[in-house]
Amino acid sequence: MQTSTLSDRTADIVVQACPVREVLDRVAGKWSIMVIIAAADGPVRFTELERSIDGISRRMLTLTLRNLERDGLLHRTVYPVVPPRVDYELTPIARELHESLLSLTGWAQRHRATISAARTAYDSRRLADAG
Amino acid sequence: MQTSTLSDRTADIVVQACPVREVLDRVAGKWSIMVIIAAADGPVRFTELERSIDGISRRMLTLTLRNLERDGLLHRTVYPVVPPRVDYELTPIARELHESLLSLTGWAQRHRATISAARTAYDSRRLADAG
DNA sequence: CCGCATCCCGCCCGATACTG
DNA sequence: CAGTATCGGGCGGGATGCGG
Repeated sequence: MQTSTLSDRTADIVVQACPVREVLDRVAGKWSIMVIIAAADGPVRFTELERSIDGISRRMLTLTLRNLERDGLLHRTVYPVVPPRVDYELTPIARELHESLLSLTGWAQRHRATISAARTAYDSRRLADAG
Repeated sequence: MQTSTLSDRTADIVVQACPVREVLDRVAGKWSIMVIIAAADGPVRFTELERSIDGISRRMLTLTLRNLERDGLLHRTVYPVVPPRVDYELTPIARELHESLLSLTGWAQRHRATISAARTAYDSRRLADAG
């Protein structure tokens, strides 16, 4: 087990840093946002998350879930049955976050093409300057 | 100069990945969001950014500015004077992003204490289980 | 089905020194 | 003032294997 959790350096060391980053770092991991989105529609099981989030490893899913649970964004329910059944549900505070994320994803989808084009244009410019 | 820019692995390699992450990764760097917020009130000079963003190094400020410019989020203006004067301004698309970020920062500030408490509670629980 | 432990690589980013 | 070049550490995260 890694001794440090995802991105807690800033929050733990620089106490008087911008509170925005302090909290955003908790969600800045590669998979956190995807998990929150995937769990937004209701309780989901571990395997469901694993299948719905493309490319995530079992290890990273576990770590991400633990961190989100630790921050009070996910509620974990274990059913004492065989085979084991565990499901995860967004807490009210996480549902609020999901609303904010919708604003971001909307922006992302609206400007996806524009940004991509800007990158291409910038790169060919740089290439022209060099050549 | 590093050959690769901030967080372009996902976008460049896994093309058919979630468009949300593809774009969010462009803003997921440690300093990108801070720069966007710091530049939101109007054109700012390099040194102004350097002073207003606590803890940022000259190198990282430069890299972050270049990447944001590359993605069409910042407009860079160079004035041919001595001493050199350069300022940076959010593009319309970045101003939209800033609006979305306000939603996020609002959430962060509202739930800062709650999240911190949740962490502490979770950690002392884990500690009790171990001891 | 759900999860933890270990190994290891690659990139982010900080420190430092140098330029027009 | 506004950058650029180089070096190196540290951590995120992927691959793999084991346990309840």
